[in-house]
Amino acid sequence: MKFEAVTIKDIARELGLSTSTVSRALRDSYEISAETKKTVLECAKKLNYRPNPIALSLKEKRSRSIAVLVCEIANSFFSQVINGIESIAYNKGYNVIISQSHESFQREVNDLQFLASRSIDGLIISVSSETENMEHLKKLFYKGLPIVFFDRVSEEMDTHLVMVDNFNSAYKATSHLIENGYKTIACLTNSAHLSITKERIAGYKKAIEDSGVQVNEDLIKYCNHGGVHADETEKAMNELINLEKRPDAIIGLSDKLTTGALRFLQKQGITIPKEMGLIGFSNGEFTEFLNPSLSIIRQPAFEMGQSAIELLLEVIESKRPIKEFTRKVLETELIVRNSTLRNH
Amino acid sequence: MKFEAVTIKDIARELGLSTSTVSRALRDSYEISAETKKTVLECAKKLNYRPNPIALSLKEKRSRSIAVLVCEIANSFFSQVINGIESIAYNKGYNVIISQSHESFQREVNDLQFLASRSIDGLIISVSSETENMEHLKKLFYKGLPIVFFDRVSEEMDTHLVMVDNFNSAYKATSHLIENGYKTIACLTNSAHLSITKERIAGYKKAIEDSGVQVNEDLIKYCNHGGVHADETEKAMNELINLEKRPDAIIGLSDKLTTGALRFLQKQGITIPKEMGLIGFSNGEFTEFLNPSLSIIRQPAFEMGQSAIELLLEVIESKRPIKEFTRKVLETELIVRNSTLRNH
DNA sequence: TTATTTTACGCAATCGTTCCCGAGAACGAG
DNA sequence: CTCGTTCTCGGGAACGATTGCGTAAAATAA
Repeated sequence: MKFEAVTIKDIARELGLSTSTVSRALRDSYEISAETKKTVLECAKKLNYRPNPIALSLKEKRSRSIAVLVCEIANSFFSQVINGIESIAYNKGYNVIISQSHESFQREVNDLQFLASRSIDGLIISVSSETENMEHLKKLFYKGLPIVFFDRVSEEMDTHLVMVDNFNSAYKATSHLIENGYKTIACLTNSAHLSITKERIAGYKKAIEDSGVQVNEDLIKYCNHGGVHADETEKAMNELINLEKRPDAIIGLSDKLTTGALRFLQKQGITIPKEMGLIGFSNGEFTEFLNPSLSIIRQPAFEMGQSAIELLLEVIESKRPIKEFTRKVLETELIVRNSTLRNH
Repeated sequence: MKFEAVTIKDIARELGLSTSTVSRALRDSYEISAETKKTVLECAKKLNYRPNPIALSLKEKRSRSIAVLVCEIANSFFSQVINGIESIAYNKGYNVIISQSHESFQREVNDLQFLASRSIDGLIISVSSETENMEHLKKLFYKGLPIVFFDRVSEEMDTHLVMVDNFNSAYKATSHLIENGYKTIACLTNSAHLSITKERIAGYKKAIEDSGVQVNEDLIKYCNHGGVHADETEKAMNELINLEKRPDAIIGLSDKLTTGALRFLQKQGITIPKEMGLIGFSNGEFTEFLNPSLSIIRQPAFEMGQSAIELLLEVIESKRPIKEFTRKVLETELIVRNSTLRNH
């Protein structure tokens, strides 16, 4: 059952040296003779010696592992982000530890406490849709845990942020609907307090206003659990289609909501894009092949993951405390397809 | 930068006790007076003491973290499996460390060496499509690392396996095509040496034979990288449609291949299900809404992950070496939709 | 009162590694 | 021949926690 690992002591015993000498020889210290180094290195190779990372962690007070906390792994956007994170972490010799909040604040707090007690060197997080209070994160942050936020960020701490231009993305998508003749544009969104919600809603509203129409708050439906439960989206959609003035287009402000809306419309037999236009944020792989093909706002998820881990490692590996924090804003891509082209 | 953690020494100093007393008090040892226990517990709470898991790992020679090695995270099947793994690992106090092979044997070997040197307690793996030789895994296994295989398994080691009934799944899917009038059924599959390939191909062939037709090997296209590169699938598909006797149905024996085939057919303007029927293994979220809706074989990915971690933890936490290994075979679900219904 | 047991705690080793010191040997300079 | 360097290497503490063993004081028994 035990992984009988070769230690530095084994080498020392084998060669009749002290552990300090072996340790130094392996680290190529100047105070060890070339000859001794050679024999130690050979012996280490022979015995297939691997330094024990746990012992190192104990000494160096770093574990070379970073935690990623997202609401859900099985979501294209997040798994693509994790992919980006892992791609760089791996090359730098870091482990990536994954945790999911399932959009629950309590779970997020628990996860975090657990992760923190596991001595991680840093954290990359997109908060849950229930998370309004940031005390749990602040506590860790001010204790010295490097944190990088992405997607759903908090500006309450002075740290790196990675996100997309949410305002502009929503603005573009809404404008696109308007340009294509849609008049009453409803909006399915996440909890009101999330950064992405605020920014995206602002973009949506601005586009409506810029078209000379007044914003109707009834057309904005907040799904406080981001659509993890299908009934949440269904309820919101039901309210929308039963409005005295039924909207003729929907914009989904996050992945799950967009596809939730699609699912609902299909079930109800409401034709897209004729009776209802549909566009939304999505990083799903097959939006192109959906029926109808879905117009989307695609986020550069992989790049977001890469940026996040790069910024995090910069903090972790910097000798002196970092004072300048970057707020990285990436561009999204508006991909127009059939679900918003009523006149074709 | 440092996470100034409270140690047992701080408590000892604060209370004028020895570290052993504090340690024992925290572990509720019988040889500590109730009074001392109380003060220690209070002090620990006051200082917000958390045991250092690294120090514990060093003593106990276990890290309470398990590694998961898959070819790709950003793949619905695998992210669902990881979801299942994480759901149970979390409750048992284990960390999940993720790594990706990207279908590369070399990368798999590297990942594994890296993970092993990070003192993991166990490994859950689905090998890369390039992996034929299992020596790298055997080496770790015989050194005492508990391993559970899932999906793409190897029977060369005496350990737990988690998979689906691949033979039967392919048989059912192929039979379904036959029943729906398809005569020339081609097959897009992964590397020939993978367990899933062998079993699924066997099921496919058996179904063909049972229908009284002779198997034509030209109709079986092996994609040695599982379709991670789009051109691989395209090449295979091109060969298939240029066959003197063009097939009238395709069965994709893995997620990426199924959707790759769909993508190809759409691009070529070959209508589904009329000119070409299409069915395949897929755990994608939106196969239902594809155009046309896709008939699929769905694997119980979440449950597979749960089974895998349960079996792994059983091995890890067992006192005595386990001799009996289970070979868990789960059932798949055949979901018939429009892509295989020519006559509707 | 004395002997014996129980209670309640401290000392020190241990896990694998690093690193500060100290120290012997060799060597050249004077 | 002696002194100061330089080159090599070993001893031992430290990281944070657990644990076997030893022991003083208190409690009990004789």
